[in-house]
Amino acid sequence: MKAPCPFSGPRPYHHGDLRRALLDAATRILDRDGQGGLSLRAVAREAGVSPAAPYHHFKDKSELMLAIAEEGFHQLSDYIRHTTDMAVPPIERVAAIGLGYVEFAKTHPAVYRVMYDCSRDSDAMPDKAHEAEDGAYSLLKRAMIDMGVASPDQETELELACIAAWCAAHGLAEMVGFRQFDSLKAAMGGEKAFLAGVL
Amino acid sequence: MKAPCPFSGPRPYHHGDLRRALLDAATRILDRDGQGGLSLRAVAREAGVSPAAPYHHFKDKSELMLAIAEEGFHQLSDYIRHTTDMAVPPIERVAAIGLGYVEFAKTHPAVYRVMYDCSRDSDAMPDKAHEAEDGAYSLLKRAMIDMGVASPDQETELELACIAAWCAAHGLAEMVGFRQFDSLKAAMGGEKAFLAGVL
DNA sequence: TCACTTATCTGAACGCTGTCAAGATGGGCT
DNA sequence: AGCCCATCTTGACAGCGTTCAGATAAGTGA
Repeated sequence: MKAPCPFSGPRPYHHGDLRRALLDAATRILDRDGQGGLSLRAVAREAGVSPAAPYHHFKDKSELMLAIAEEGFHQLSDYIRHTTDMAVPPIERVAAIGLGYVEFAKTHPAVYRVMYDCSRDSDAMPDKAHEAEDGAYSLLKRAMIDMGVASPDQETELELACIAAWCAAHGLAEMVGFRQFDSLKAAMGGEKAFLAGVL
Repeated sequence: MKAPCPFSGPRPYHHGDLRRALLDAATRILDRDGQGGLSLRAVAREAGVSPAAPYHHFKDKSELMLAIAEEGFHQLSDYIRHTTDMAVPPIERVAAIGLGYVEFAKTHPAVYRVMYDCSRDSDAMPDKAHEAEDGAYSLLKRAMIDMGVASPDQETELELACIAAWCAAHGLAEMVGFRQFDSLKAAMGGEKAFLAGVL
């Protein structure tokens, strides 16, 4: 038998918690090699198990993706919370949310991409993933209410404002890495100024 | 020998214009089966040639994608031009551009996705594809100038306004199909009102 | 007209992928 | 102890991108 994991004695279980290990391996691969490097076999390889092992924890490759997306949305919420905690005035808070959003997408572009590949057909998304998505969204909604764009009973207008902001943030998040903007960023003296200008 | 194409006698050339046929087959597959159904082999199958035939017209699968993206950007320009021709006042024209943009993305979602998968690393994009992309962008820029958001010599401010608009349009274009918005659309009495509200 | 060159297309092969069925392994319960 | 069942491995299948040797036919110069 091959040595199990370099740290510690024999694995406590068959593997311990392979599901967790697979998710970690997947995000590691996404951050390192991008979306193109993410295959079920590669994930299994990275976790040190056989290519068929993941099928005892995920029905599909798509179910792995869904799980990654769910964790991604939770992490996105953390990013947003982290950048908004200290900015108390609601007007600045909305901008800070956008900044946190973009910051996350820039730090984990491949994970972000997986998240939205999953959101695209929300029918396939399990409730847990939807909740994770809603968690991040509700942060924006709360800030919007505090900002006074619409009172909570003007449901439609409020929702519209949130969606407009969310779409803008998503578009910027996807495009912030484009080389097409490099010269403009340089002219403005850095990406930070660029982002502030767009938002 | 198998019958070549149902219409007309024997193929004039080895195939006639396989490059054209492959691009048509690819967009047909994208519109029919989505991005997941697009494989080089499927394209070759759809065009009625062997799996290796495309390699005499495209170095790579990615080069096929690039060619599709290039045509997509041209088609996007047409969509924008088509929806803006009659709306003369600049303020309405900018909104009309956004509407045409979203309209295109909604009609050909998979093609749109390929376009932005290519834009993502613009280093790999050949000049022709960049020109096609710029063509659509310049339509927006012109409308922005006419609208008076910035004079042509305020290069930085103008560019920022254009990019902000482009990002918002991109975000909306990607998310307009989300089921998450279905209830809101229904509450507003249709997608048209929804789009007008967001823009 | 005929040979020669060149572009185009086919067939078979490589390693990779997602997925599945059958068998091995070993922890937890009676 | 003995059994059960979740877990993991092995081996297989079709489909993918890609390459390469060979077939085919259009264009070219004599």
